[in-house]
Amino acid sequence: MNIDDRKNKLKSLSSNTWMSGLPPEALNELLIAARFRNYSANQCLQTKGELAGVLYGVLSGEVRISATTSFGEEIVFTRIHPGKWFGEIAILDGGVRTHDAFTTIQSEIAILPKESIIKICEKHPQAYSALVMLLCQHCRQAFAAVDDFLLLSPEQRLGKHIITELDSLESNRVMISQQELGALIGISRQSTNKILKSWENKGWIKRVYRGIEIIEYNSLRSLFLSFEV
Amino acid sequence: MNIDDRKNKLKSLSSNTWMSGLPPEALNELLIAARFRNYSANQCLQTKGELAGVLYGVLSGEVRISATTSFGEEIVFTRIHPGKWFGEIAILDGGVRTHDAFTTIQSEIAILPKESIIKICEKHPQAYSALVMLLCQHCRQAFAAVDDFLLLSPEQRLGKHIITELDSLESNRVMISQQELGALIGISRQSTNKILKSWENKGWIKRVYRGIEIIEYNSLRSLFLSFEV
DNA sequence: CCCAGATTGTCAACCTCTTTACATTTAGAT
DNA sequence: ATCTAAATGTAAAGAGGTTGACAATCTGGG
Repeated sequence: MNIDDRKNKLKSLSSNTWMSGLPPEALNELLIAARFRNYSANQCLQTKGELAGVLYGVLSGEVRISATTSFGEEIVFTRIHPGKWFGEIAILDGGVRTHDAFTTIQSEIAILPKESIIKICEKHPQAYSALVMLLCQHCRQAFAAVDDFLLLSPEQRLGKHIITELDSLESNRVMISQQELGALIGISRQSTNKILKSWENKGWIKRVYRGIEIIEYNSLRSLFLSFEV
Repeated sequence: MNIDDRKNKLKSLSSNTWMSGLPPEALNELLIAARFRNYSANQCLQTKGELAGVLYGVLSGEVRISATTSFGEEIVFTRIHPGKWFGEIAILDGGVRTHDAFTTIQSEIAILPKESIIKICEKHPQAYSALVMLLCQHCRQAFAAVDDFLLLSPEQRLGKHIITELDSLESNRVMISQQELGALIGISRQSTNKILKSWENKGWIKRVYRGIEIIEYNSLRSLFLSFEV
């Protein structure tokens, strides 16, 4: 792969993320250290409990951050969309992975080895700070998720989750099965279906196969906005 | 306040926390920079949304991390016990406070101004890393809390929360009202009462006024252990 | 084009938790 | 010692979500 290819790939990962905080030299070093790999759907990137060797960036496709109970049931913690990085916590504290990670569809993933990150961070303290900023983002997201469970109704959580994914995707549709959508906010597939149907009746959304098209963004938003803590 | 007083105070805050990771010189500088303040019950330390000026350490007493909805309802995110620090996220990313913080009882609090922290971190990179480790701990706790909402029943969440506080307190009793205990895991006071009563009937705990004494630690633990993700 | 598997639509029964209500107990203040 | 506010005990009614079941629909692959 030539240097221009690498530059283009990383450019799509440097908007709105920790990479935008890096000094140019550090970026260049990352450019060289990064590996790129294509995964088909449902490939495992990492497993909960294992020691961390790499940081991941999603170039295209989608990654599901999840965990499996001892009874084989899978819970879905969150989904990572193109342009976003994940896996920094185990890099930063030397601990184990908090969750499993699987591609949900065919995806191209950027992989930064821990050793390269450490080397670059030692040379460029700003790179370390940038990684900490990424951790802070994820921490704030997790804090907000806990607050939402304590405060919002299932319908409000569903609305907020869709709006959040929408903002992150900068699109007007969210592609996800009702099963997985419910799993993300802790309700059943049937309840998810019922809520979506009621929104469609109000003209707020349009249901498509394995997805939702948003028509009335502000109506959805107003579901939870006034409850915001 | 003389230097020995300060040393003693900080010593009680340096077990099991980010401070234990600091180099001795950095500790000395913190020793000088730290302020100590006594709060009576229900005093406000910080408010959600405000810019952060300080890092807090609980010497004695207890701090409630919470948020208030626009309708005046209060949700309780977590409780901070002696020996623990909090407030690092807004220091590290320059953002606003994620929650309100109130003392619940008379408490002595260590206060580290942001400027001192920045100065020390610039001089001692290890100090910065130590602070990041604290953030990592809190991030992992928040991740686990989200997983618990997705995975555990109210009874299991209640058990896990009590066990977690117990481990952090290194005590055999948790002092908290049933109202607040329920608020922490998202169930009503009456449901909390019913679950505690059933545990008392099994001989696992003893209810006291505003608190719980744990008798059968392992029975409580086994409630959720096998469901652990 | 057709089929298999995944996804969605829908309903009724069931269950859990909340809400409302009121009595009782406790700790701390005067 | 007495009073008061907070906390607890308890029960019935109701709301809301889950479960299980089955039919219908959709999509991608052969």
